[in-house]
Amino acid sequence: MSNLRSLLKDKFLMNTDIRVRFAPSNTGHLHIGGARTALFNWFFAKHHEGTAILRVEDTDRQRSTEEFYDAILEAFDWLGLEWDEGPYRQSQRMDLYQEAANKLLSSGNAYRCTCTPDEVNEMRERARAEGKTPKYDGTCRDRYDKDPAAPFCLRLRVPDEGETIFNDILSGNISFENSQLDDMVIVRTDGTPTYNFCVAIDDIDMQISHVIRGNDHLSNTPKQVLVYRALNEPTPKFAHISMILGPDKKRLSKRHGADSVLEYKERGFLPEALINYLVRLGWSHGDQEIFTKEEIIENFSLENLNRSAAIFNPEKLLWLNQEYIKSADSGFLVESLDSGLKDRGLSPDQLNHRTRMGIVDELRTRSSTLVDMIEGALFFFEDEVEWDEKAASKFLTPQSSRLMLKLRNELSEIDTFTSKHIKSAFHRVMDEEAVKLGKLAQPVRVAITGGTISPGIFETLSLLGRDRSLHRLDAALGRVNQ
RNA sequence: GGCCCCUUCGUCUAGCGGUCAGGACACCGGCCUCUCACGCCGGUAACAGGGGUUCGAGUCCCCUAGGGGUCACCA
Repeated sequence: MSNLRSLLKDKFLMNTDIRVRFAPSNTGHLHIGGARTALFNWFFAKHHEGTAILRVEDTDRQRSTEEFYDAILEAFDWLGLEWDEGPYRQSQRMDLYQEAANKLLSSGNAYRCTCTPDEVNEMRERARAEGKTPKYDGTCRDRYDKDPAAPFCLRLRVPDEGETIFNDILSGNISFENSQLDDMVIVRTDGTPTYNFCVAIDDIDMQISHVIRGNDHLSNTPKQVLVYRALNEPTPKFAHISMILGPDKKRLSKRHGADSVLEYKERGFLPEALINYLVRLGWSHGDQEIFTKEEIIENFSLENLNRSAAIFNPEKLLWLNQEYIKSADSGFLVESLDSGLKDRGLSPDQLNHRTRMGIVDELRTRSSTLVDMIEGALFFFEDEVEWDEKAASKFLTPQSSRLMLKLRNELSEIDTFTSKHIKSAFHRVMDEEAVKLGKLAQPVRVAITGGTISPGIFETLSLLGRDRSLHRLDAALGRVNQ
């Protein structure tokens, strides 16, 4: 390929390729707000057949940890989001920032500042006291008497007047008075680059076409735009999406119980449900509530994003999760059940795979989460049921024990223990004793499950199997006769 | 406080000048029913307020109020 052609191709790619990045810092887990931002980036890229990039901003040496780095990747792995590029790490790109800083220094867009943090704070205090915007006053801008031996940081020279305007896809033109901005530090005294600087440099270097991020970054944007301008680089398109708020309309935090993505995994949510819920917070496609990943990719667009903040609603997430559980593959549910049982020290193999398929199929309409499902299935796998006292004293009575004994004998006669045959057995007892099903079913339910809640009694008995059913009935009868 | 963003049922939202303001979650009834669910049917509930523009504003403009965000040698 000739130089000219490769140049043209680069030009072409630069203008038409959609390249987005999600840039978390590894100072904490991937929380659901971050996940939603990641999702919007990812779906936008996929919709346009562009490139989704993961870039970890790990320049905070105090708070960044490898544990969080791994946890973030694990969260994406669980969500099933694969990144086309990355993870890049800012900590490994220091040369790039250094080079850019030198460029700005030699072009005069940046300068050395020897003011100490204390002095700068004083300036801010003073300005605040005078009712002005607290900012660095530019003391070192054009100073020639700086002590060459004094430690220094690098600041960006920001115009005193005029305004910095950029276009936001969601909000239109947004302008900031330059007088509101100060000469921000781009390289610290210790030589490390700062956030707003790295972001701009990376976005330039990675040829990011669209910056999609939370609108808590809106006021950072002019600072970054100024870096672009100083470097004579075209700015990407911006889309500042609304944030997720807690029920008290405050910024989502640990207090709201809605934190890390992996925690949702632990609580028994399906990644598809979480994705669906998060994407629908701020984005919609007509009246549709449930979307496959493919449907989101097909229909996603930034134009359909809502500008206002959304309040996180756990109930709706729960509903969606159940919807996904209701239509989940039985094999998958059995796997979840099995691992949940093992975690609780129970052996899934007590009942064969076919039976476990039956169990999850009975439980899927009764479970908002996989944890609910597992807990609802425990009685099938425990050796002895522990009767709930309240339920037992109400239903395991001498009156009901007579019925249960009859039923026990009927059940022991059945050769294939299917729900159909079990049902017949129940009816024989009901007819003989002239009682309604409820009179018999509820005591039996307590006897074999320990409580008053379970799938249909015929199905439950059938799934439990004859031997174990009879054993539990006997145990319950024993209790009554004590 | 300065600056910036936002404002349709309790919540998520549809609406892109003319709609009985639609859907979903939640809630409340009813049906189904062996418990719990599921399912089905029905119901309550919103354009923050005030000015304009227009024959006509949830939709366009302005003001007010409220909410949020942000003001570091953190990210």
